Amino acid sequence: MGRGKVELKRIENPSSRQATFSKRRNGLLKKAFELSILCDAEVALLVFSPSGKAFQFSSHEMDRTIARYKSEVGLSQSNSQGFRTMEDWRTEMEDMKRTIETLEAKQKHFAGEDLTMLGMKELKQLERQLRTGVERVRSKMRRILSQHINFLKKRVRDSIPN
Amino acid sequence: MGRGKVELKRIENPSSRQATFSKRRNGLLKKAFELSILCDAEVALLVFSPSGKAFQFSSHEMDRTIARYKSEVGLSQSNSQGFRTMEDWRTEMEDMKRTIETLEAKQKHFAGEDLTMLGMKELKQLERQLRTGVERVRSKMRRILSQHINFLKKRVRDSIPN
DNA sequence: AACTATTTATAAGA
DNA sequence: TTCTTATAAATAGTT
Repeated sequence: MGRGKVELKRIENPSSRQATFSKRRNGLLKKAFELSILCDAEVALLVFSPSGKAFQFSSHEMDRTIARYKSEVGLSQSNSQGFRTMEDWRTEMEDMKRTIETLEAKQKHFAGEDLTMLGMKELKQLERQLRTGVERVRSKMRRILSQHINFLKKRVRDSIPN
Repeated sequence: MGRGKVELKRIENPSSRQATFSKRRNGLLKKAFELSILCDAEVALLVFSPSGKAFQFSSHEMDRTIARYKSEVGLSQSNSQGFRTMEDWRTEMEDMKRTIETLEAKQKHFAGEDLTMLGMKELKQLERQLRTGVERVRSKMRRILSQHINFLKKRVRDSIPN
């Protein structure tokens, strides 16, 4: 519904993700409201933006609808396992942060950015890796192209009666 | 969105109310799903038809989202300052995991691995990026080399008395 | 359940 | 965020 078709996957660009979130969130809330009115249905909708902001709609008392859902599902659900200390979380988070930093640095190196800290040895290694990458990508492209060509040849052959 | 415009009020005819409910319920569930994917949002939707039948969608565990809502509502004052809930930690961790996955995938692509899922368009873009990277790395190497050479030249000049 | 004429939602751009 | 506009989607009325 817009200038272009959009594929169903996380929008990577943060600002267009935010813009889309804002528009679609409004659309969804509106439609939830309309459904409840038009069809006399009980509707509850909770939305949390990636940044943690909360939005909601409920045709009746939210708690009532939630309670209705819970009774519907059954009153199961116990939170047994998995005790982790805050310290465990902190440690894991920091590990991940370091991982991300390392990966981002490598990424930049592959893009030829931030090369200041690299010596000749590392640069040579990097160049080799990049050349290998280029070769593999080209090889993949050639394979795809030849598949297309073979497909076309077959069509041509098939279209010519013996 | 149809042959005619409808005014926003309860549809009196029971069979068209049921038909509309069925169509719009599906549309609403679909849009809730799309919002959660496209914008990486946490969404929970509960719908009860007038006849009492239940429908639901939740991007995460329904109970988790409901708990998040309740904590949001219940602790709105103490939380608005700077308190981080376990939920916030979990969310942040998940974001980081996704980031790492994305970065690792890119890394592989730069190395020419895991190209299976890429189309010709992406491959061409990747090749361009790699070529740019190679060029920049080479340029950096040339710069370092010429510095070395200049340094050596200077030593030679300085070692020759006037 | 299908079929379309229309209405809506919304992607992209400013 | 808001407005605009071209297009993609949803869906009302009908079969």
